[in-house]
Amino acid sequence: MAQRVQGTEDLFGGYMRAWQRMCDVGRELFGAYGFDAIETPALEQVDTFVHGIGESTDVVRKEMFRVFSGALLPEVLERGGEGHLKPRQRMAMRPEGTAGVVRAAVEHNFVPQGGAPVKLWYAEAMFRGERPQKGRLRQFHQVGLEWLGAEDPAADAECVIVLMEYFARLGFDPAKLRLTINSMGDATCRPAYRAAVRSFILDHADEMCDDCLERAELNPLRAFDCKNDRCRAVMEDAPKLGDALCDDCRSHYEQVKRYLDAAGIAYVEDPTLVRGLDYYTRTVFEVEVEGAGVGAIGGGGRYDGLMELEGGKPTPGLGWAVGFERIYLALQSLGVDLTGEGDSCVYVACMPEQRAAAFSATLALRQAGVRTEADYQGRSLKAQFKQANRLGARLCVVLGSDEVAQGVATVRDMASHEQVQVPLDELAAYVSARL
RNA sequence: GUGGGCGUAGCUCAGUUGGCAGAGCGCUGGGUUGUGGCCCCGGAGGUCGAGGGUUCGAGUCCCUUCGCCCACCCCA
Repeated sequence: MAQRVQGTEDLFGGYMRAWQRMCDVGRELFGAYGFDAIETPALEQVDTFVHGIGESTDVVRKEMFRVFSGALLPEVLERGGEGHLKPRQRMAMRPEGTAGVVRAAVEHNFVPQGGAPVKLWYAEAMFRGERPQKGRLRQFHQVGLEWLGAEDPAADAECVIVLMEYFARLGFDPAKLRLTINSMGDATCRPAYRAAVRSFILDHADEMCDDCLERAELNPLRAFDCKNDRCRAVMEDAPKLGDALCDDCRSHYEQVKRYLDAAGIAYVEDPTLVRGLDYYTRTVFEVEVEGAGVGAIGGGGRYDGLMELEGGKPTPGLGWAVGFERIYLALQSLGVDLTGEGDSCVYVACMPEQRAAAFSATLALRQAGVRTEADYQGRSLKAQFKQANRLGARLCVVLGSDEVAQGVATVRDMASHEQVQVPLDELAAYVSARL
C-alpha cells in the first residue's frame, strides 16, 4: 500500500478545521494591526536560506531538504554534490518563513529607501529533515508575520502584543503561557560579546561537553541553551549579554520593556535566550505553554541585518512564527477544542419511489445555500434517520408518497421531534429561515 | 546521527508453555407495514506490516526488512 512520506501528515476532518481556524483568526487579528497576507514559494534558492538563516545553524547545515530536477539529479550524484551547479539550480524547500518573505521584499523593493514600513503575514508549510517526534514534523505549518522598515521599539512591543493576543484568541489562558524575552545586541556590540563567550568556553574546555566546544567555534551563544547540567553550571558565570550591550541596544531594550509594561504584558527576562537562527539582533522572544510538553509554540525577534544579507538596502525588520501542530497539541492538553463543529446540515430522507422528488428538493436546498445531505445507498428510512443523526443534521426533510401526492414535505426538527408540513415550493425558504 | 518502544478488524487494543484469530467501540440488518439517539437480537469485516527460516503446526521462536511512536540534538 502506498504511504505518506516520513514525518508528514494529512490534514483532514477536525485537524483541517483547526488549521483553517488558525488562519481565519490570524487573518482577522493581523488585519487589524495592518498586516497583509503574502505567500512565497515553498522552493527557494539555497543561498536565500544560507545567507539569511546562517551557515552555522543546524537548520542550514543538517535540516534543509535540497531539491533538484530529475534531469539534474544524476549529474549531482555523479559529481558527488551540488557545488558545481549554478546558484539558481541549487534549491531547497523552505525550513522557515522569514528568509523567503525578506527575499521577496528585496526583490520587489517593498520598502524603498525612506519608505513606509511594510507588514506581511503568512500561513504556510515548512520543511525540515529532522527525526519526527511529538510536535515535530518534517512538513509542518507555521503562521507568522514580518514587519519590515520599522526601527521603533514600539514595533517590537506591538509584535509581542499581537502574538499574545493571537494566542488568547486561539483559546489559550494567558496565565498558562510563559513569555521570555532578551536582547541579543547588534553589529556594534555582539561580535565582541561573541568573542568573549568563545574564549570563556575555551577557558573552561575541560568542564564542557563536546557539543559546547563545537558551539564555541560555530555559535558560542548557543552554549547557553545546552541541556547538560555541568555546562549550565559553567555558563552561569559566563559573561552576560545584558552587560555587554552597547548604549543603543540597551536603550532600545529598555524601551521595549517599557512598552510591554504599559500594555500589561507579563514577561520573564531570560539573558540566556538565544534564537537558533543567525539573523536575529536585539529583541528576541519565545512563548512556551506550561505542562504541554511540546516545546516552544512560538518565537521571533528583530533582524535588522537580514535585508542586507539578502542583498537589499539596510532595513530594520522583525517578526515571529508560531507552529500549528504544536499549538494544536498544546490546546488539546489544556482541554481547548480548536476543531470546531462541522457545519450544521439538513438531511433529505425519502422512500425509494420518491427518489426523484428528493433529488429535486436536495438540489433546491443546496442552491439556496443550505448544506444538504441525502441517501445514495438506497437504505431504509430508519437507516436514513440514523445517518441524519450521525451527521448532526438539525432538520430532516421527509419525502414519502403522502407528501409528494400533496406537494409538500415533512420537516422534522431532530432535537424537538416536531414535524411540520411545508409546500415543496416553499421548502428552501422555510429551511433557510429555520437554520 | 544516537537510544528506547510498538506494528493483530475501520478505531483502541487482548491473544497463556507454539495448537481452529478475539473483545470493546464503530459499521450493517432486524426488533418498529414511513422516523434517529437508549435497549435487545443477528451479520459483515483480518495477506496478524512485509520477506525468509525453525517446526507436524508460528500472531507467538529466530533472521532480514519496511513503517510508526517517544527521547536526545535543534527548533515552531
